[in-house]
Amino acid sequence: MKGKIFIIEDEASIIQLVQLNLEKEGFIVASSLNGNEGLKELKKFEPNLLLLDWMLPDLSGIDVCKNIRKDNNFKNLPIIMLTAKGEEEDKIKGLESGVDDYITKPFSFNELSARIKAVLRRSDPNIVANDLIFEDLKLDRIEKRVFRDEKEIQLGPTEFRLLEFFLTNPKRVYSRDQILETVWPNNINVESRTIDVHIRRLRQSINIKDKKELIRTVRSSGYSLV
Amino acid sequence: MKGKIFIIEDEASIIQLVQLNLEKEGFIVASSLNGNEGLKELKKFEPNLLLLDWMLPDLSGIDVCKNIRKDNNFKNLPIIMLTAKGEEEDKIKGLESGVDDYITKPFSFNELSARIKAVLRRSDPNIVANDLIFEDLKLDRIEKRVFRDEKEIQLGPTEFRLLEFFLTNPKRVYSRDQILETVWPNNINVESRTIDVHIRRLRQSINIKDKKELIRTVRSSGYSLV
DNA sequence: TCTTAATGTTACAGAAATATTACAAATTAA
DNA sequence: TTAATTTGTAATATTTCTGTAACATTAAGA
Repeated sequence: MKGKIFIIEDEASIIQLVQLNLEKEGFIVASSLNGNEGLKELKKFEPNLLLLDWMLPDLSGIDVCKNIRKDNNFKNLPIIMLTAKGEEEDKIKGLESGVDDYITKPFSFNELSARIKAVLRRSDPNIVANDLIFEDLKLDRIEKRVFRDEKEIQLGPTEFRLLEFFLTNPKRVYSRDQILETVWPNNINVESRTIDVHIRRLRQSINIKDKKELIRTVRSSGYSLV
Repeated sequence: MKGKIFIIEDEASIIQLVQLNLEKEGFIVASSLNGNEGLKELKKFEPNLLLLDWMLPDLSGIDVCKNIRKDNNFKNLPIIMLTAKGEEEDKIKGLESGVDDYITKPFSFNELSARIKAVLRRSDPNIVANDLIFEDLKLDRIEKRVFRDEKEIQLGPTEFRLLEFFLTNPKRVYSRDQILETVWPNNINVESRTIDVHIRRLRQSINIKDKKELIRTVRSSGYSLV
């Protein structure tokens, strides 16, 4: 689970609880305590899913929602609304503002987690899939194994994460910065050229004689899986 | 696992979650959203175990429980009570109304599943698989014995639980944290390195000369049985 | 073609993760 | 109680991985 989740919610304790648990499941999480700031940060963060509180100090959840749907880049961002019990549930249910699901507080983390995965399974299947497959390449997240052409390949931890990252979005070109942000543990600073070396190592491991190169270099932009 | 489990619980989302997962494990599941109807259907369904919510719209969990115990056909039906956190835990604990176990929401499905099996193992041993088998390794939960290649192996209690844990999900890689959470008694704090030592002990016991290593180390991720 | 910036390649030292060992404290059996 | 077993940890050894620097190669524009 390498997806990014953004939380807009004014109760810090809820954020903390949810964030901690989501991170334990491998998600990358960022959050904001109010709507306006949240909107700004969210667009920088580019999450795969948004957890949005219904009642916010400045904007209402609906306002945030509308704003997001107006933005072409986030038209399809999956949103799960968090509401207090009884809090105008009907309105939300009926609401056609493009909420993908909603959940009433207090909720168990398991319930939330299940819904997040259900929503992601629809919108972004690779994020929750156990097996990532691309052509003759297969990565098993549960058993932590990688195969090319049925044959198992040994990868170091970083190369594994790197490949996992590419596999969630094959063909897409990622800049070194993007790779760094997602593949490396938070707050770690490494030289951007370091990525080149890991790309090299990954290439060496997954390439088979007589088979085409799987990682494409896009000069001045980054790398991608092809 | 071919037992039948009945659920009485008013939150549909919980039923859904639990039912789905139990069915995945091979149980046959039926459910009801309230007490009176539940009692009727339960008696038709004849489950091997009942999951019973403490707070129901009509009857309380206790009422349901008493009713069941009065019925000769269900005097011994194992019951696991579901309670919300803090919700009169003490009452239930002290309660001699014949509840076999109870679990507080929010719970993880794994926790629930483990308790269900523990209760069934006592009441209805044939329903639960008592022998865990993987290749030439066999673990008998009832007699607490382990065999490799027909030959019995002596394990300390911790190594036994550790192996039992790996056997419930062979091949899957578990992090040290996950192992700790599941294999060690709750709320006990042990150094995460301690696991390495127990892994070593387990390896030493179950490995046979000329046979392949059974425990795989996955650097930066954990261990698994292979 | 030459120049330059970007990427590829290599080797290596230090870091990080895991394995192993020994031992004292805790627990259980006798 | 004593003896035997089991446990957790700390210390040490070993293995594997990582990041960087230095040098090589390539691509693209002047």
